[in-house]
Amino acid sequence: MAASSRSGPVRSEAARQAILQAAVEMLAERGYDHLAIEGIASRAGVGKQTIYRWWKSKSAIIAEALLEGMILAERLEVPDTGDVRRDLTAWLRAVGDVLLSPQGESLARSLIAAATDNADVGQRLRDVIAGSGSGAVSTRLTAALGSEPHLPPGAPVDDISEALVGALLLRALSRTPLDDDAIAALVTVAVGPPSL
Amino acid sequence: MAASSRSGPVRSEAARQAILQAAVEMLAERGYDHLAIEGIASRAGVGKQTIYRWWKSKSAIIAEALLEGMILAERLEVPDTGDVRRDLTAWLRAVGDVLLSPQGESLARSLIAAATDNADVGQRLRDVIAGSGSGAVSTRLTAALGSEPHLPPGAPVDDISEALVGALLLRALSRTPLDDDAIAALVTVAVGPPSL
Amino acid sequence: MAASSRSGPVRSEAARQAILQAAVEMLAERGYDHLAIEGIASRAGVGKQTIYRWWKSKSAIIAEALLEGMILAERLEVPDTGDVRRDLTAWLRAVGDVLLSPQGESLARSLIAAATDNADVGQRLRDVIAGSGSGAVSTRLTAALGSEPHLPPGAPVDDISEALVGALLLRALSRTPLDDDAIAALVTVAVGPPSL
Amino acid sequence: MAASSRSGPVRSEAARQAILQAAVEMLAERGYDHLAIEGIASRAGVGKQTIYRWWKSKSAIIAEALLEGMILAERLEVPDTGDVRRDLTAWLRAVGDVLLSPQGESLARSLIAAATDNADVGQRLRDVIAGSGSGAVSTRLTAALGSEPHLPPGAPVDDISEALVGALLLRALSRTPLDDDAIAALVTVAVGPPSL
DNA sequence: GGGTAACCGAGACGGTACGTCAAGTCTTATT
DNA sequence: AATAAGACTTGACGTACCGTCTCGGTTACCC
Repeated sequence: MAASSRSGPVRSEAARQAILQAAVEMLAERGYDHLAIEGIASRAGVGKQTIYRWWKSKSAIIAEALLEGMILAERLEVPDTGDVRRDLTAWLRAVGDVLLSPQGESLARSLIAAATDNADVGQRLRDVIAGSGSGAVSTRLTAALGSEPHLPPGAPVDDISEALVGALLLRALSRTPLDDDAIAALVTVAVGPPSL
Repeated sequence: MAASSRSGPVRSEAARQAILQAAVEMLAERGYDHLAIEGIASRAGVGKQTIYRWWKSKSAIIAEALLEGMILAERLEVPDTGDVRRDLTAWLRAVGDVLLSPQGESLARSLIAAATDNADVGQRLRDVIAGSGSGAVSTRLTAALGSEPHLPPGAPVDDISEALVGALLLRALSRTPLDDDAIAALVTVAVGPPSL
Repeated sequence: MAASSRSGPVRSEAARQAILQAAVEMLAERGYDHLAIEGIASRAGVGKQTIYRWWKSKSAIIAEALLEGMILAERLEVPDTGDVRRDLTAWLRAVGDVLLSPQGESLARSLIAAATDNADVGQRLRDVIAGSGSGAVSTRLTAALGSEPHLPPGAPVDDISEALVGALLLRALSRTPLDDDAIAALVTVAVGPPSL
Repeated sequence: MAASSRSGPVRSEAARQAILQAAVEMLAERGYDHLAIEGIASRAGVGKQTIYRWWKSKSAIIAEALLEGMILAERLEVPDTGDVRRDLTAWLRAVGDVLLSPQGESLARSLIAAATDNADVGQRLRDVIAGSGSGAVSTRLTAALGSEPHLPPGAPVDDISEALVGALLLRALSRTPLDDDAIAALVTVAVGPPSL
């Protein structure tokens, strides 16, 4: 049975982990450009060839790290207190604060830069934040369908999430801080104006 | 008066134009990374020092070209037929089509990458598209205030525009094409559900 | 008795032959540098370790191939018509022609390069050509002792051969072709000026 | 007049010297293979590109150093006491001693290796030693024409020199030391047997 | 109208990183 | 135990650009 196949040593999991780890650390420290394959290799204690054997580019490494949850793991979950409006506000506040910090801003732009030359990174970035996992905006909005006049059953929650996240992205790119007015406005865009 | 002083020749406008021109062309041809100062200099028939004398980085060149209207000049104007819903739909369709073409997609990502390491580019990108000039989304929405139930006077048109443009950016990054359903959904996000 | 012992398969003669064969072919095709152990292994259908187990370096492989007569096998035999002068002339002519051809020249330099980092190759090169086998210069000169005034019994035939071969070597290194004058001169060096 | 030509900075003589110097030192220390362009660059305090800009290969650097007299400068001059036989013997003795020392042997083989992949090195090696400058074998033999029965006017001194030097090369390649018998034999090859 | 200062093109320089090749060692499964 | 396969670290290759720095030549203003 088992078609079997080849002999020889098997891919080293230790090397793989060390590479992802080193990449994530250096991404945070120095930003996406200035992130060098040689640097990752040397920090991970690994030969360059081992990186090139398994990944096509540095953006592919970032994509995999993202997939493994080594970046943006959990900080960005949307809370669920039953009150969508308040939850969205709190989440936007949290995200806005992260974007205000130098590291947060830098990380955000690094991820965007990575997405720029790797479709997977863009895809995953969108999935992780706007997507459908627990804690994602889309999920939270789905739960709130029907509870607000502007959010009737059938409302396009995915697209609303996308618009919300897109707005944050644009803020990050233009270095415009997210103040309370902007947050209120975005909540309005998502779920309609506050009742009275 | 003329506090000035200084002798010597004045900045060569011809060189400046040649540099911007070369940068714009090569940006379109080869993408933001792979855009090299040396390449721009040689294509423009200019010494490297002439570039470094006047710009701090290649992203600054792109920023200036953007400001001069040498990129994204006019294609992206929002029409005004009196019917916001129809106008937005048409505009999103047009933008979506641009993003579908290889050059359009590449240019979009190149600009995002440029924005990634230059605040001005991000700022101008936001202004040009979402901003307040004639043909910008925000302007069109302002004109429509009051004409739709979801767009009462005082609605946060700037933030709505931002969300719309952000959604497009996110699509560009994740290489998700903009189909008719998505367009309809985005219009709903912006100006509310179609009346019956 | 049969001290022996040891289980497991024994050195594979097939592998050994395949390796030597592959090495000789690739030496001729691509030259000594550009001759890679990995290339030999893959052409021979053999694991790298099998090569490293039995040889210390690629020059050792060449040395062994040389010993096996897989290189320079026979082309370079000195004829024996009874007339040393004529025989030497013919042989030098033949060698000179080989050195003129691209493959011949390349092979010669490859062997010199191999000799450069392996004493055995140097030794064998000297033995094979200048040495004492049948067809070697030294042997031919020994047979001619006494037949020429400059070649009395007791003449240092080994050293004369060495000088002759060395001259060829120097020609190969300096890419100086061996013309008829040079051949005549070398014959004079070896066996004295033509009578008359 | 003077057609002139281009502007711009001029080749740095300091860099050129540093590179040749570093190359010569490392050649002596580590041998021709193991001589790395990167090593030369770093020892010379120079960018790699500066080397590649002016030389095609490491053997070309060695060729130039040889031409500049930075290698084999003077040690190998043939003395001239009036007695060819004695002079050649002394010179062969000196060369033989150099070849016996580890550095000398290694240097000799390094030069041969360099000649192996660069025609100029081979050419210059031949010229410097066998050639026609003062102190060269050929020159010495020319001076001795007529003074020995085996060295009549018109004897092919260039070819004799070549044979002598070639014999030394062959000794170097095969790691055969040059003993007194061999020296005597070579002198015999060159100028005939000792008179009684 | 001679000085002098800033411009311009060209491009050499010391560097960093790229992506590739091969070396020699080690590991696995197979024979 | 020897093999074919091939992953591993290391180190060098030759190339592309970086940003800085000369060069020689050319304006334009200022005495």
